[in-house]
Amino acid sequence: MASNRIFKALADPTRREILRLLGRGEMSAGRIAERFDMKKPSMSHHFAVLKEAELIISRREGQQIFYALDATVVQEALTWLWDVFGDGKKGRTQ
Amino acid sequence: MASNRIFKALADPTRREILRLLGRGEMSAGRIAERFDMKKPSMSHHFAVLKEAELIISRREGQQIFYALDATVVQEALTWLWDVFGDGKKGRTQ
DNA sequence: ATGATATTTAGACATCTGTCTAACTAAGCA
DNA sequence: TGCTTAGTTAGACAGATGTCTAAATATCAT
Repeated sequence: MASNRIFKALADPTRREILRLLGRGEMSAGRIAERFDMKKPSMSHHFAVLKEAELIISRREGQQIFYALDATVVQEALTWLWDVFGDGKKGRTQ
Repeated sequence: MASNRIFKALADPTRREILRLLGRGEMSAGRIAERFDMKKPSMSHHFAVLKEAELIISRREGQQIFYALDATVVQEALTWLWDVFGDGKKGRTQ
């Protein structure tokens, strides 16, 4: 049951927001962390969970580590989920 | 942030399986419970979580309580999620 | 009313999860 | 080498979650 990790990963609002940000392109751990009112280690934990679920990938460039969505399908998934279950919104496209 | 309950609800494999079963039509609490290796009160707890998330509705008929998906959108959601993240499967339709 | 069946509610308990601080690794630069 | 910046790892801890047993509620049949 490989998908359980994915659903568990999606269960946290911080992680969903991270994925949403990454939907606009890769971003360094630091840049992502800036957006949240949370210490770096906590953010690191969330990155690890998302990586474990294979929702994101990472690459190091010098001192920075860049994160990006693992596949296009995730982008679609999130867009869709956002539309249907979307935090705040209530629109049902299609 | 109303959608958080939905994602939390979807985070448990037992609850996802319940939703999948209900995708085939309404079913009594007992009939559903039969399918799981779990005590009735535990199942009841899962029903409550799904109901709280507005993913299912219930109606009493005599001694039995029938559960059903709350809306078609859930059926679509689950079918889609099953296809993409599906337990076991790896297919990507569309 | 009594008993049987279907299901939930209450409460206990172990495990999982998200956050923190402190310490560590890795890279760049004086 | 030593200092700084970027990020992770380790470990602690409070609160959430999933399961159980025991007891309660609701309905039906005798």
